[in-house]
Amino acid sequence: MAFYQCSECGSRKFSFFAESCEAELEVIDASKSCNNFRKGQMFFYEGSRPLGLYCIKEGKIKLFKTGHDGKEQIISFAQSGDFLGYRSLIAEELYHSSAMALEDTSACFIPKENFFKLLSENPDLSRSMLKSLCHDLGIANEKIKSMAQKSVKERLAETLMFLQDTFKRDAKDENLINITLPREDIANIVGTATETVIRMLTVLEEEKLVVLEGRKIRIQDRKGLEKIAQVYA
Amino acid sequence: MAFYQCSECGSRKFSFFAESCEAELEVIDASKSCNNFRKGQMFFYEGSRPLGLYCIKEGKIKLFKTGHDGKEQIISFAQSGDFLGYRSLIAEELYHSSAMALEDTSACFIPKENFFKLLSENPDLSRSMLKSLCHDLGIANEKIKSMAQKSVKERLAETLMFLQDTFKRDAKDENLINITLPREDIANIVGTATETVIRMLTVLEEEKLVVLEGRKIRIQDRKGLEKIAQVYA
DNA sequence: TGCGATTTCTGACAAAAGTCATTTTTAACG
DNA sequence: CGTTAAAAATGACTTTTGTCAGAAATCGCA
Repeated sequence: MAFYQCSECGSRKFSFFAESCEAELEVIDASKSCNNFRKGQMFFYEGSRPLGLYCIKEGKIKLFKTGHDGKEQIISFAQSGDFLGYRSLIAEELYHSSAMALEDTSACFIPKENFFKLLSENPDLSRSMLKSLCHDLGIANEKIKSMAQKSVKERLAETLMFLQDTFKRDAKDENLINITLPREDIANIVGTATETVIRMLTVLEEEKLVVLEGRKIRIQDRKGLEKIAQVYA
Repeated sequence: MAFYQCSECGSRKFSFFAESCEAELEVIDASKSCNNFRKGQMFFYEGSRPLGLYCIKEGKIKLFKTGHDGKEQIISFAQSGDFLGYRSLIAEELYHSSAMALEDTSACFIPKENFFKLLSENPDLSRSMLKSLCHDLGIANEKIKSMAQKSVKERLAETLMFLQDTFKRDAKDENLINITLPREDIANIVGTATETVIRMLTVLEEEKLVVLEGRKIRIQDRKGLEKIAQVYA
């Protein structure tokens, strides 16, 4: 297995280690291991015990919960520069969700003892994680409101914009959503049935807001989607 | 306005200041102000700028977001010992929700500069807030799954247990939910219409799981509620 | 304690979304 | 580049939940 130094990592600038000094990067290098995950491979499962966290170098991951009937609810995504699995680790809980690679991914694993040491010795890291968590909690609360108050069509419009924004980083065509998800996964973000997503996508296409290009989705009228997502006639 | 010292405050043991030393409590005392809020009074509104945070001495508060049609979504509650309004403060964002006193409340206000100073000088405070936020984010994600996958009846059962647990602290009768909310507020937690909550409460009463005593709700069969909340037949 | 306003409750109906079955299309892979 | 399994699309129907209107009960307060 190859080893990638933090100081050389192109994804570091997107991570919590963006501002870390050389000395700290060396400490991280000394404790971490680098791993590759194939598309479909699991990072961890709901209910298991966190032993550390992953920092994503390259690739895309979905985080999801499994309902009593086996239906997934996708909670978030991780990509280059993101930390993965730190929420449960810091909360000192078992994993509340599972993580699966959506494409071939390389990631570095930092054992929990080393991570907690970093955290206690680096107030800036602690502060930036605190800030990020507060932001994420705000996002989660907003999603709760959406789930409670918005129609499937509104939530789908929201989700398409979310996907466009989240994965625009290295998109060749910024209007083409830069991740390919099966309709079922989209349904598991929106919180609805797969057939309903398919029907609503057809409606959005008829309304000239998106173009369906096989499994890829092109955002044709972002303003129109925003209008739908906020206020429903 | 009266002034309450942290060292004398009976709610401190429930707060992030539970482990603070005398010296730190004096620093807090020196910067804070104590305020009383009448039932129905607002702490802050969605969209306004946080200037500090409140630490609740006594009382109950609801935190909610307002949808485009004016419908509220209740996000959480705060009671004695809880911090209020720190999520947006730390995220350096405008408030994402509004806070209203559900009963007469007394609370201490800590200006943001003083709070951030405390945070930077006290790694234990920082660490315990980090942990608490990670826990809360887990709860929020679980709620997203519930909203997406569970029926109103299941979510109502969850909500009743949540209310029982959350406000059991000084309950005289542990099976009587120790907060009185109008049906509309319950609907705004569950994420449904008021009439639907009313109907479902009737169903739960017919099934001998709860007893409706005017506006108060008695949990008669907690195990039965748990069964409904998790797996739906 | 009684009045008025608010809240709760009930019924009838409408709308949204889910389910199941089937056909069509796509893309993964040899 | 063709085969085949998987995914997407469509249709018919059911279920759940929301909406609106009106009646009954309750609560706050004078």
